[in-house]
Amino acid sequence: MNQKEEIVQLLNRYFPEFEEPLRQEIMLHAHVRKIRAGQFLMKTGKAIDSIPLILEGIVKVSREDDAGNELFIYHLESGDACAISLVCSSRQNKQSEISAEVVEDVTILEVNIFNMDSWMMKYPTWYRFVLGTYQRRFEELLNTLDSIAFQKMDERLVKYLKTKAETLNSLNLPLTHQQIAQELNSSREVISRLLKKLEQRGQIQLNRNEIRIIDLF
Amino acid sequence: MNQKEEIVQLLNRYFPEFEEPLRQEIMLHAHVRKIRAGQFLMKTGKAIDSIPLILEGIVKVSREDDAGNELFIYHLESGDACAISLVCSSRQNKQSEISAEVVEDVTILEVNIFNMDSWMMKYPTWYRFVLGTYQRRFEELLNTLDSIAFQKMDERLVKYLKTKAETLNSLNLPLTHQQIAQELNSSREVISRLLKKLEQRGQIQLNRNEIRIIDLF
DNA sequence: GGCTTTGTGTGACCATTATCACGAACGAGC
DNA sequence: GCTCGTTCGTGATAATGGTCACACAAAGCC
Repeated sequence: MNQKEEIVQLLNRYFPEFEEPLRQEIMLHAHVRKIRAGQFLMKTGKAIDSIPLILEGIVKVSREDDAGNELFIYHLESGDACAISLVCSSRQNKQSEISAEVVEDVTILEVNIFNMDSWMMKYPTWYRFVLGTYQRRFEELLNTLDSIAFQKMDERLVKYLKTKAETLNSLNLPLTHQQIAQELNSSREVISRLLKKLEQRGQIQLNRNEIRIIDLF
Repeated sequence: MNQKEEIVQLLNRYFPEFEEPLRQEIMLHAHVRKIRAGQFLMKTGKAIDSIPLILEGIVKVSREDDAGNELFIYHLESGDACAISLVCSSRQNKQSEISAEVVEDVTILEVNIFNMDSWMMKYPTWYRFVLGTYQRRFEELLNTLDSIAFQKMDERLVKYLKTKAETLNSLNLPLTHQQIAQELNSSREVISRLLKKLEQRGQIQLNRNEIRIIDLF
């Protein structure tokens, strides 16, 4: 079958550590879903009964508060799972929400929560994958915390640009100042001025809707 | 045996959800350790080969950067496990460290990492406990992130005082302004001024080395 | 081409927080 | 009692970042 074939190939490529019986189960029980850039992986307020594994594409995970403020946390890419969906599924969120926006068209595998639990007991590679996911996300979250707590906006901006460049795998970032300001929970003018400084130092080059990284490393 | 008896009692009280065979294993393989207030649970840079379960006492978990800045994240209490030690064990930390300082004398159970993994497969209550720990800590971390990202210092201070009051289970907080400033990564003067405002509004009462909460809720 | 929308540059000003300086109040120990 | 170290109060000043106002440029649309 066409779709099964595709899953096999993608599993091979992005989850090579999974043992054969686990792959069989995944093929049997997981659903493939494709989501276009701009859409959201998780609808806020909706109960979460499945965990998405990212096969292809990029997802931007942010925190949003009730006043419309946003804060970029990290990206999800091929081979990642959305750990946060597990966390959020447990309770109704009080004030803040997690948003998971697709920035490059994604193909995901949806694994039912019920399966997820039973596989933990049966498949060591799945066990290691899930715990590893928690650990990596925890670290990234701590990293984000560090940035906000200890760094000034100029440092945060540079770090942000580096992260974007790495994830998008390109030195040309298709971003507006407004977008950046939003993801760093700052204001457009502040970001514009800081970017200007970076340009004057020859570290980046500014064009409309684009930032070209020259020497940030 | 004396110590075994004590473990049984404490397990009953603080981990009532554990099934009997699991308790037996814990008694066989875990070590009890008592640590006095002021000491640190984790020595920075030391490899972590066991996970601490808190039986009694309170531990303060903070993030510290290389410049000596600190940021309070959350408390660990009876029935909690130190999820972060798992995270930190995996890699050598780059720039920031987690510190876990004992604020009220603790009794902990040290569970070897090897045991931890094998129990996950055998005991559903242990499995749920570990995953639940990750989830709760994740939520708390997100909560902390929110505070720094979206709140101003006065709001953060109020939230901090509430948290301390709840954890210490007392309306008398034995804190100096300097301590608070450090845990919120601010400066003593700022905290003093904000506290003064709260006092003028009748919400707290200030004494040397003590803050008495009157009406913060 | 002209009009509109969107993105960017920039000066002025304000709010919050950090830093410096210094003195007063308190408590422990003698 | 006195002394000394710690804690707290407070004014002055600076730095960072947020807000407002407005000009202008680039891209899209009719």
